[in-house]
Amino acid sequence: MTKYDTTCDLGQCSLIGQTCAVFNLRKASRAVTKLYEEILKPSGILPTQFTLLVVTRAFGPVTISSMAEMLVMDRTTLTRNLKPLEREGLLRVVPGKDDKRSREVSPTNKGLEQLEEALPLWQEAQYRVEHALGSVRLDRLLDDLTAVVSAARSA
Amino acid sequence: MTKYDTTCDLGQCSLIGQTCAVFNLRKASRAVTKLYEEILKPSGILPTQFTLLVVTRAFGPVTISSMAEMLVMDRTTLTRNLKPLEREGLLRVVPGKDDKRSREVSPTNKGLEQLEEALPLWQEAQYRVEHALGSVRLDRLLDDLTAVVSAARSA
DNA sequence: CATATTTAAGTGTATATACACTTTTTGTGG
DNA sequence: CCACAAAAAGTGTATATACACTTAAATATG
Repeated sequence: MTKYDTTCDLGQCSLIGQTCAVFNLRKASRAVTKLYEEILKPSGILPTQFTLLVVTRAFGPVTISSMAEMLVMDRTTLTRNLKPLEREGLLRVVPGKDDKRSREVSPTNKGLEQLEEALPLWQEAQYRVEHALGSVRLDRLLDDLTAVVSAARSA
Repeated sequence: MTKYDTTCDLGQCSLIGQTCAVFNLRKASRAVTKLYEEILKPSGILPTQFTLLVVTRAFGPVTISSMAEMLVMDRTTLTRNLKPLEREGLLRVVPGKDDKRSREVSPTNKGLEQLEEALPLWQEAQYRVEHALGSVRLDRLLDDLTAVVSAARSA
């Protein structure tokens, strides 16, 4: 007898779709990402890129590591995700003044302009989700998502 | 005056982290995926691969398109995601009998063995999230995730 | 002060994701 | 039957994700 109930067998596979946390989170992530992508399309930036612009606008200049921590994103993932935005001249990444190991990320003027252009589109996407889901339920979901991040990180 | 309130300006960027649906979903997806990956590691399969094995075990043989619809995953994404499992001999993909355009996916014996090995690990991951989040809140989250998928698809 | 350790970041590799486009097969009207 | 539309799937390309490993700089330690 192990620590956990392992009586689950292959016959219960059809139930996993309703109960599996990681599957349902990833599925919802795909569905909602698709909606935001469609709506943000005229701005030319993808949902993740929008997020990076927002963070640098709010907290920049920020180091790669501190930014990764805020986003709950692996540092090396963030390094890669910054690349398209650097290439398009929307973000600037420069060596840190005090600590020469670090690199600091800031939005460029072009990045801020494009962010300003994207903001009403993001707002519309938010409204659509809020309208379709209900604002009470959306607030509850956002709250539970924050909680599950803490849960997963402490578990 | 547009249809939506576009008074949101760059100064509100610091609030977006708490309210943005797509950011919070993707963030939670990253955090929970990481946990499941760690726990599933001894089984040698990743969370997405576990999901694909479960679906084929429960509903196989299934065509690529029908499977993609169940998973709310782009068909071409699924095609690519099947590759590692085919390569490892855990899934079999064969041309459909009636319709020669289609291809049907089934688990192999090796796939079923590996799934059986992964199931108690998946169960443990579920327990850990349930314990850290609370079973009431987890059930509510799963329910809201299902709802937000419908919301995003209909919005 | 010299060395060892720790820390910030980048690279190689692999999976995950999806759009635009193409190929093959099925069905459908005439 | 034939041409055309619809459907199933694959490919090219690009972003997103993260682990293992490496490099370079800062800090601690003797």
